[in-house]
Amino acid sequence: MAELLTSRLGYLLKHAQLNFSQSGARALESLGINGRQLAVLVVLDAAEPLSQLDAANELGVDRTTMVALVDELEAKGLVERRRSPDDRRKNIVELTAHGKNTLAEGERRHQETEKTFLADLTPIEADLFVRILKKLAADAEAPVDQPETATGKEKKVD
Amino acid sequence: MAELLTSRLGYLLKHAQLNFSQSGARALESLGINGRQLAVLVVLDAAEPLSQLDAANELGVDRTTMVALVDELEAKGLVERRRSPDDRRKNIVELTAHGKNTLAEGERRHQETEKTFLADLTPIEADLFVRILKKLAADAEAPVDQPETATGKEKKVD
DNA sequence: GCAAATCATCAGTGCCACTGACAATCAGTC
DNA sequence: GACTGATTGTCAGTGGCACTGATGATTTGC
Repeated sequence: MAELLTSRLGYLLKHAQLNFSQSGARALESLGINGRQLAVLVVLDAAEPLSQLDAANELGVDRTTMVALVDELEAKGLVERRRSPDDRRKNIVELTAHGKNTLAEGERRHQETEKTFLADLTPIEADLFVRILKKLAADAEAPVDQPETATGKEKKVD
Repeated sequence: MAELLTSRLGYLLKHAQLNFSQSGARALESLGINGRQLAVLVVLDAAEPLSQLDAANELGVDRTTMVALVDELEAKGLVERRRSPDDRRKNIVELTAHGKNTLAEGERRHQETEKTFLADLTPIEADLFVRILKKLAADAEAPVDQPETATGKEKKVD
């Protein structure tokens, strides 16, 4: 692969993300979970017990996706579903002891991976990078104004 | 969605990428192409005509994926396949006139999108951000050493 | 001239995310 | 208390995307 695209933001973001998630996957491999599953454990390890929908919202996934995610974790014995006594439509999902241990070790490895990933940067650079990334990840809904339609600069091709 | 995951590198990269690609998609929508297709046009618009495999390598996608990509662009009349006279196993893929026009306008919008996306940053920040991103996107193959296995720190859970 | 490599293609698979439908349950209203 | 509408979890189906593996055509090396 050559240099043509390597200054495109989309390309860079995609491949940075790819690299990082692969590093994460490798680090978690021997724990028997992947990054998504670890993320689910993270959100479930809250003060208040969460329903599947709560967890899905926290994680930013669809509630139908959360079904499979919890299925997987339950099959591994990391979490348990139980009916909420307050609202019997809800599944309260809680970590098992095994789940808590896996979470702790997973988090340790996750932090190790982040550290390794940013190891080439100075602390100042790393900090700035994360700050910028937060900003860029945040304005999800903020509609980017489209100057071509807004200013009439849009060109018809052919 | 709350704050639990929003300092995780993986989460931030994923959502920054998502935001950007959505902005790009919106900007290109009325052109009838998406970001991937624009990227293909970019790599195909080279001095030397490229085969499908060349383009796939350039773009970092599988050769089987490139088949469909070229199919789409050919259906839109943006590129043309023709057999290479030098090596008749190869499909030379070239931009049509329509393809060139679409590429030019797409590139204009792409740059606009990048500018908008980085608009909140100072020029120095934007520059640093891109530089860092290039570094992180680059070391694709560089195997992350796994301290837990390398140093014997690995813990068994349960 | 023959075996091995290369290229484009296609079918199949897997992952991920979504939509739409359904049953169970809850909340509000009359 | 019964009815209506909303909420939650589940499942089936769909679509995008990327890959593997197989096939056929062609080229290359010996």
